[in-house]
Amino acid sequence: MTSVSSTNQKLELESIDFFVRLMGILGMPRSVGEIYGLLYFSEKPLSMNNISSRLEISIGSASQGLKTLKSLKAVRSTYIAGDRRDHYLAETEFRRLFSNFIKDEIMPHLESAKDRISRMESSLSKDEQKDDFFLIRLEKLKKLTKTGSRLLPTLAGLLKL
Amino acid sequence: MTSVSSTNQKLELESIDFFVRLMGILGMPRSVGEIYGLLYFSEKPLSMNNISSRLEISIGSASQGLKTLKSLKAVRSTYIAGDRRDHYLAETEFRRLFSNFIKDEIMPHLESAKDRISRMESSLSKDEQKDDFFLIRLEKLKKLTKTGSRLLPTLAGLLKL
DNA sequence: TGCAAATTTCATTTTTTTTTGAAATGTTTG
DNA sequence: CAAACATTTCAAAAAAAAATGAAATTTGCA
Repeated sequence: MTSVSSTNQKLELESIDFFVRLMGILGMPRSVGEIYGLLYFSEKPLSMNNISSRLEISIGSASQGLKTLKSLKAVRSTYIAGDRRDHYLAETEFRRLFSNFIKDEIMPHLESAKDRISRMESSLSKDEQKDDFFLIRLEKLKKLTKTGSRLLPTLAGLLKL
Repeated sequence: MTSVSSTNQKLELESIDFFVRLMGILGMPRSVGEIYGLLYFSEKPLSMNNISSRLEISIGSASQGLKTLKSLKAVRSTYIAGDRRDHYLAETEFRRLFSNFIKDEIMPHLESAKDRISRMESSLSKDEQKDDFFLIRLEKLKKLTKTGSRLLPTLAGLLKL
């Protein structure tokens, strides 16, 4: 606790814990949460090596985790004069972060759901086409996907974070 | 395809596929999606044995999966005269379903996040308490959890499904 | 009440996911 | 250009999650 650049160990651990859980809810592996949690309270950009040694994870994990975070735009790399390594910073606009998550991880599922519902409709027998039970349930599925594809992309925009 | 109660195999498979993926997004195991997908297009309530044999999953899996679905109120059991077994029906109001999911699976995390943020605040050194970098980032986390706990429970209510 | 059927529980096995580590590839600069 | 460092990739190992199956418990009916 002497040098100017000493890190606040406790804060860092709580942050890592926080984001490991948050990313967990979003289905992301532990390492991704760890990396983001570390960067979130880091004033200076950190190199991949730095990240992997501070978190005691392999360099492969760090590379893979950073790749995921980059693809979500949750992290960006920064040039540091006189150092050829990439250095990473946390992107802290959660709004954009969630918006990218929804676009990358949820919307593709909703798209394919539409096709699946079409297949369901064309698989109905003559009898079933007259049976309210099936019609109502299919209608509900359609509404679900339609509401989903309308609401989710809007959602992130509503967030004032 | 002769008997009145013959099931539409294709519809059933698409439904199971649909809900396995949807539940997957919500972090639920395959078996939970399978069970719900099977029940969703079943006109008659199904017994646990029926479910487990139709899906070719173990009776233990069926029991565990139904327990999960019951706790989310995604499924309810029904009395069938002259049969002592429980019979299950899909609950198809997705609004309530999501609302229960949010309450059971998300809100507890948000609650504990608040405590974690308090701990972060109390771990700040004198210097850090004057450093905007830390203050701003903590503020963002607070906003995130506050917005989350305000928005998420409202969200399900907004859904007109 | 006692017994048989139904369901739950949970230790073990299987499957899936994540991490590791080392080889391959890419990049910078002396 | 080459050699030193940095990063990515990916097969194999480790860890985590889910499914099984059998024993324990519960339930309801004879």
